[in-house]
Amino acid sequence: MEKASSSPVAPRAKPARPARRVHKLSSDEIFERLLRAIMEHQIAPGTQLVEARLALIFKVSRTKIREAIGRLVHDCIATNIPNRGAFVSSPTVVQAQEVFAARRLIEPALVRQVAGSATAPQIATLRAHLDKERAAQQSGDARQIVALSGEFHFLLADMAGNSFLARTLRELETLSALIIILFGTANHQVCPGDHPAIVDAVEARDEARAAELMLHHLGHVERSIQLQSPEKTPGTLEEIFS
Amino acid sequence: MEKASSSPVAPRAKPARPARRVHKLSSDEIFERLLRAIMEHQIAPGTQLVEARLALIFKVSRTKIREAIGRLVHDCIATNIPNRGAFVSSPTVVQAQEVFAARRLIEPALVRQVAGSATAPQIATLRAHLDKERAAQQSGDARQIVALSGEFHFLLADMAGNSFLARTLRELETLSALIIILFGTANHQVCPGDHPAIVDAVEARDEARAAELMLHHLGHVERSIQLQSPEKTPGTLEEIFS
DNA sequence: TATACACAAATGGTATGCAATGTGTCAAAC
DNA sequence: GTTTGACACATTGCATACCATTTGTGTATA
Repeated sequence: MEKASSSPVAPRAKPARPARRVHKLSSDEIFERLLRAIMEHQIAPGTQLVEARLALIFKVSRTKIREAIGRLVHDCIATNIPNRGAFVSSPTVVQAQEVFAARRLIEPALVRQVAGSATAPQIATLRAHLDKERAAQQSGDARQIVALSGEFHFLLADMAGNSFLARTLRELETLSALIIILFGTANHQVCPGDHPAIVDAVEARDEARAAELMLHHLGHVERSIQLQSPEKTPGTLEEIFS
Repeated sequence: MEKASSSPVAPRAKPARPARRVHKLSSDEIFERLLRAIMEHQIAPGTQLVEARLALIFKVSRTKIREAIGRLVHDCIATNIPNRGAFVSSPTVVQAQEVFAARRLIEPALVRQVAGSATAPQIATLRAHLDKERAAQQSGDARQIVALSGEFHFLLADMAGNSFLARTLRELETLSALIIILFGTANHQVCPGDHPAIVDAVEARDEARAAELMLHHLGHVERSIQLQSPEKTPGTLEEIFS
């Protein structure tokens, strides 16, 4: 697969050992990487996902990049403008409300399920995660805080044993990350005690309480961003003139 | 089939004269067609989706077909076996249970929402749909019955005003179609009165009752197929011999 | 007759090339 | 100075060509 023959080949630099385990990322992995970058607030809404550039970055051909981007578009995480390119979505206020409505519906049910079925190792996993969250909050690494905060919800979804809901939730989670960037308030210090309380309820097998806490938690998060929504919306031009 | 091109602007920008014959189906449309075919039980689980063949059928290149298939795979409606091809999924019993668990969670909430917000035209739409269902049941067209039955649920999801949940539901709906083929019982005569009762509750603005009825309805459907699940499962060969 | 090997056909996987389209810039005219 | 038009550039859309892998078949040999 020697093809990039344009660079002057250093005789002994690399080719000595093919141990270079490049493994040629699959489009699936690229999709995951992009998703993760969005979750971690490394990619802002509106960013154009230029195929050629990404192809270069990941050292694959455009084909695979297109596949990955296609999936993002399919999940509404990116938006395609014909002949222009794909851009990371900038959810509207209405969409943001829909996302949170969906989360309020799904997540309490999931956490209730987990509270009823969690095994000791699973609870240990959750506790370990809380430790990481606490450490990140103390170190003040905003990016890390955001990423871990999202991961907590995804962790719970994974434990509920419904792969379809877990997948949907991850999509909603990613969109939430974009919404938070757009509308608001670094959630750095938004209800820092909520996650531990939820884990406590799970460990106590208190299904009702776990669900209740999750619902409240989502309410907190949503309210903390809702405030700024009406003004900050530029409003699509189509809506303004009609 | 002329799907609204998602752009709210330029309402009359229609191609005045489609001099071209067929408008070259987009990968999106092909995806929809495949989905619809599965919904209508025209494609059985396990069917291989041969790219070249579909490319010929739809008169496009393999590229677009691959895109459409990729989306099906992403939604778990098809399964990819590397270097072998994509096959329409054959959900396992566990997956079937997950699908119905998800539906039991989402659909009652959606119909509750609809009951609270439905407009007169929307109710008229639902009534018209019920008429179609009744007609199909009297004519005994099994395929039509199945398709309309699924469409009813999707119609409701659409009216609930949450596009994300609606999309998830459509995915679940499609999987349900596969599950019904696999595990059983043509639902021809499964609770023929459930849908009208739900619409009645919606029209009466009785949110609680609408949700309750939907939950029961899903219970009916699931129970009618769950019975036969253990025997009828072809079961992956790996599970049988182990 | 049965088994193993090899070859051929079918199919998916990947890359690349070209056409279509949209955007930005720069120059010229008013 | 502002506006308009044209051209060049950037980027996607699509198709096709080529490569890799798997499967089925036929033949030769024990």
